[in-house]
Amino acid sequence: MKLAEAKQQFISSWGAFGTDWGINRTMAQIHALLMISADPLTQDDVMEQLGISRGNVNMNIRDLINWGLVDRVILPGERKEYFTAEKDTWKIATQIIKERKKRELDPMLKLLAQLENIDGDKKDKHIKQFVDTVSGIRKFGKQADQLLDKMVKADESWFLGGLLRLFK
Amino acid sequence: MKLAEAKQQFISSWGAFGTDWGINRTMAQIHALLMISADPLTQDDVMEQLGISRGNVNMNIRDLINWGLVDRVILPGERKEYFTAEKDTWKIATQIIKERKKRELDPMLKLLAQLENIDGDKKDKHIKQFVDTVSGIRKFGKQADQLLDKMVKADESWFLGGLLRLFK
DNA sequence: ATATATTTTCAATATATTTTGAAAGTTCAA
DNA sequence: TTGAACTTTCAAAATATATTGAAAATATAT
Repeated sequence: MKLAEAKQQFISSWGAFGTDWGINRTMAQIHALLMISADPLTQDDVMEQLGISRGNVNMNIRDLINWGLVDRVILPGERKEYFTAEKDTWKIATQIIKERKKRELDPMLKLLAQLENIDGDKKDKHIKQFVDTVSGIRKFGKQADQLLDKMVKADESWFLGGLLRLFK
Repeated sequence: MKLAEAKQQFISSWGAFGTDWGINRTMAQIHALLMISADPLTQDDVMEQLGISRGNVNMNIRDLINWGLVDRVILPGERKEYFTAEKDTWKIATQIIKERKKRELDPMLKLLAQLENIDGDKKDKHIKQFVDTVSGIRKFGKQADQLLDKMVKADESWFLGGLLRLFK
């Protein structure tokens, strides 16, 4: 397969994949493009290669920077800003985990803790079902939270080593 | 906090949470409602409690059934169908993992494997960056895939005891 | 300072997704 | 069978989300 064709396929699939996981298609595509590009790109490069507008590129790159997945690069003697993506998969994964945990999981766990304090008879069937469901989700969430925390702090070789033992 | 209020909060938050993860708000809300309901509900119950149309309820419940998260229940001597959700958090989580893996991760890994076969000089900077990125993602994905497989086949105590210890 | 290159903003527009509701389809008891 | 109860479908409408592009803001060279 030719490089150009493979690039197109990767970008397009990464965009679709992102959509399944609540990430907007264009942002995922820009991320894909930057990951597979050997050198940093300008906004114009991205506009041209993905066929999207300047405003769109600008907004989504800004978002990617907020996610910690893309960095601004200033080349000496150049007026334009360049952008580059982290290329190490482990770092990308842990960065995404870190951010999603902070933005989504942590607030959800906080809310669930509050919802367990219900007025009334804990033996009442309806109260019991509610409290049991919420506390079940919260307990699972807390375990996941701890596991993800450890993952984020670990390095890849340690993660792979652990998995090797697991599958011996 | 009153039960009714807590239910509302839970349903609303679960809907928002779902949205972050590529699940439509209504489907997540119906799932939430069924999880916290002690008894099976009819389509009309769901319509009334969430204030949504019959068609919407019907479609989303059908989807939840396809995800393996909700079951049809026929009560003897009743014309109407009732619906109930799995209440065990571990089972819910592994079911979701199983489905998403099958629908999303597995096809992505298959594609990535193909994209590694690029014509041309593997020492060329651009080809190298592409192949390295794709293979890095694929390797990580394969590890995740194996770990998730193991999780799906295991029971909850394995997760609580064995896996977490691994990451100490 | 001024002109020019570059980035950012955001209201308008376009696109995609979700929801509705009524009609068609199905089931089942009599 | 018939018809009442119930479920499913799907085109149209509503809503939500993403995109554009030109103007405003900002940065830099001369």
